[in-house]
Order: sequence, then C-alpha cells, then structure tokens
Amino acid sequence: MKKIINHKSLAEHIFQDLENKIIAGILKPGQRIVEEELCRSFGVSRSPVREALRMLESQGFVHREPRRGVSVTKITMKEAEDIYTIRARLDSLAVYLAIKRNKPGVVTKLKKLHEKMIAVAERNDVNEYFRLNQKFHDTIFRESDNRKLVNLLETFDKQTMRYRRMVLRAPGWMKESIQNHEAIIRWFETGDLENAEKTRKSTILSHVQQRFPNNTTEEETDEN
Amino acid sequence: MKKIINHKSLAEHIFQDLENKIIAGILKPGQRIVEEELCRSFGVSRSPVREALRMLESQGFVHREPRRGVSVTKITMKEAEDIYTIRARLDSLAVYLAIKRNKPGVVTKLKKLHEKMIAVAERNDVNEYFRLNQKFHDTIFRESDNRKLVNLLETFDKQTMRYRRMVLRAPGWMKESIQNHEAIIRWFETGDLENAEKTRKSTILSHVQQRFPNNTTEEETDEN
DNA sequence: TGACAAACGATTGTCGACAATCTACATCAA
DNA sequence: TTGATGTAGATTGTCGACAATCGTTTGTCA
Repeated sequence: MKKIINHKSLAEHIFQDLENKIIAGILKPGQRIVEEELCRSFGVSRSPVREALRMLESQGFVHREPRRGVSVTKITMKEAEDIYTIRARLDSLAVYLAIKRNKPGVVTKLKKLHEKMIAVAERNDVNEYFRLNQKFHDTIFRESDNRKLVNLLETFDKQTMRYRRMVLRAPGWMKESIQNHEAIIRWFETGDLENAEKTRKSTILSHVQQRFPNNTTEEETDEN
Repeated sequence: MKKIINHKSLAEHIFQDLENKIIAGILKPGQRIVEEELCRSFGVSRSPVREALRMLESQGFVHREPRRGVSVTKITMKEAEDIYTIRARLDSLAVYLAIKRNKPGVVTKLKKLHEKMIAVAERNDVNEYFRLNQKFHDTIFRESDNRKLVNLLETFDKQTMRYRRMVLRAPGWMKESIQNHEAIIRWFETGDLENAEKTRKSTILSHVQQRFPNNTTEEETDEN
C-alpha cells in the first residue's frame, strides 16, 4: 500500500503557505490580499482559498473588512507591548512548569544547544543564532507538558516574528541572550522554582521596555 | 437610506450560532457535525457552513479528521487543568494591570455588582449569580486595557464554560466567590499590586486542585 | 458459518458560475 | 473648477454540482 499520509487539504496547504509568508514578512502588514490572485498563483478555485483566509483570520494573521476583503494584520506598538506583557507571564510559567517537572535529560539537551549557540555567536551568524534560540525556548516550552501553553507561545511568537527579527539583531543582544540561557540552565540544575519564574518574568519585561520606550504608533507600509 | 450595518456574512452568523450551542452544551463534546445537516437547518449552501467550521476549528471548538468531518472538541481532565493553570496566570495579570491603571469609577462599578450578587446569592439564584459573576470579572478584564488579554480570557472561558457551569454549582461556592470579590475590591481600593496578584493566582490554583483532584480522563458522550 | 472482497451510499473536498456590493472613473451641472 | 451623480469594472459572498474518499452493507467462496 502506497497510502502515503497525505491528509492535507488544499485549504490547509494554502493556510500554511500564507502563514509562512506573513511570518517571513514577504506579505507586509497592511497589504491587501485578493482572493482571485491567490487562486491564480496556487492554481485552485476560491473555496480552499477562502477557507484558508478564514483560518488566518481566526488566528489573527489577517484582518477582514466585510465586503472589502482581507489584509495582513497591522500591529500597533500598543498591541506589541500587550502581547509581550502576556508572553512574559506565559514564558515564566513555562519555565516554572518545566523545572518543576524535572525530567532527566533536559538539562543536557539545553546545554548542548547552549554550546552551539556560543560558537555561532562568536562567528556572528545572526540567522543561525536566531534559529537555535527559537529551538532552545521551544525545548523548554515543550517540557512544560502543557500543550495549550505551547500553542499560545508559538502563536504569539509567530505573530511577532516579523518584528522580533529586526529587534533581535540589535547590537549586544546575543551576548545578553547567552547570559539569560545560562541563568535558565542554572535554575534547571538547582530546581530553584520561585527565583526562576520571577527573574525570567522581569527579564522579559525589561526587554519590552527597552524595545518600546515610547508609545508611538507603528508606521507601516501603506497600501499600494 | 435604511442601510443598516448588517455587515455580517452567513458564515459569521453560523459561526456564532454554533459557538453558542457548543458553549451552552446543546452540541455535546464528541458529537459529530455533518455539513449537509447544517445546510438544511440554516437553509444555506455548504460554502458558508464550511467557512464557519474552519473558524470554529481554528479557535479550538471543533476538531477535524481529514476526509471524515468535524466533531465538537472533547476536553480531557489534563487539558482542563492546563487551561486553568494558564488562566490563573492571566487572570492575576489582568487584576494586576487593572489595579495599576487605577481608573476612577471602577471600584464603584464593581461594588455595585458585588451588592447585587450578594442579594442574588441570598435567594440562591444560581443562574443569575453566574451571569453577574461573569460580568464582574469581565469588568476587571476590560480594565486591564490589554485587548489581547481580554480576548484570551474570554476564549478560555468560552471553551470551559460547559464544564464550569456544573462545577460552579458546587455547594458553598457562591459564598467563597463573594469573599474573593471582597478581597479584589479591597485591593483596588488600597492599590496593593503585589499582594493582589499573588493571592489571586493561588486562589484560582487552589480551585483547580479542588476540582481536579485526580488525573482521570474525562468520560464523554460516545458517538451515536 | 465465517472471512474476505466488491459495490453502494453517505460525506467531504473542490470547482466554476452567478448575485450583491464596493471602488474608481467619467460625466454633467452649477 | 468643483462637487455630486451615475455607470462600469473589480471583488466578495453564495450557490449548486461534480469528484474523491470513507464506512457499511451485501455478496461470494472456502
């Protein structure tokens, strides 16, 4: 039986493709999305395209104006701040839960990633560091053994990815990041629940404040 | 110009209707949903129905098996626990933010609701108490001035509504609830940020532990 | 009788077409 | 020139039909 598990409808394929393009910034915030164009580029009819757009809409990637179509969601400074505020709480919760669970092997895995990242940071490979950093935190998230929490954090990360990519390239960020990871690994080793959660929370929050010092609204690509 | 702002597509109407039915427990967890049946009952074609189902799917209300249709999402004990764990953090965050904001008039509003609830509790009107309780907390959520947070909390509440309805009828719950509200109001008045957040968090968590003492998997309505 | 295979019915996934509505442009009057 | 108004084109919302696939029933053979 060849019976490959191809359980994916066109709608789901299109959804993933568009999601990736939005995350990567290929589709820019505020940019309008026309159904017919997608049909042509994917070579399909409008049904799967519309379903994909409904999914993107439900997850906040696109915004819809009735009878006027959808466009890639713009994020204001305020909203980015809001998301980071929530993310800080959820991230600290994830670290807390992961440490509490104390599954063996995790620290080893984190340390291995940590070593790699130090090497990568030395040759200043920002993209690779970014990727490994994501993996480092993903590992922790998953160790929290709370699937809903993992989903939430992933969704937040996706929605802010295009902004973080820029911000995280700020000078000195990698060094700071490495220090944070060292602290996290130490917490895992000592099992210091309280301290881990508290410190992690305030670390992220201070990040936010550095990134968004004022309350100006974000300027975005204006429509064509 | 009659031009009523009726900017709602059939898909959106159907989505809301189904969402309500799932929340209310009219559509039971695990129950299969057949597209054609919905078409007949709503008197529409399959396009808007399918879009509504995609929306419900993205928000976790229904589950989809490729080529086999959708069914109302079942929640296991573990998942309910997970959600409450997250909710506890987010709820405490909302209280924290609301108090920090310290907008005048809020306490008055909360007190008014509180008074009403005491009266309602005395004549043991569980349904009305439930409704007011929801409003009480909604008020606080909104005061957090973090729209994303409000959305998250609302979504969580919706997804666990059918379970909470049962649990919250447990004897003595209303009395306990009233005491909690008094504490919250006191925090608002004194502006005691740290204490408010901490206590609120642990209050909710202890609730969870009372509700889910063991780790048994929830039994659900089996398919017809 | 029991196990396996083939055909059927039910249901999902996709398509192209039509209707409703909006936007942009052109036309006309002041 | 400027503003309103109407028309045409573009785009979304909805529909009914066909194709693909799954589960079940029926039929066949040992």
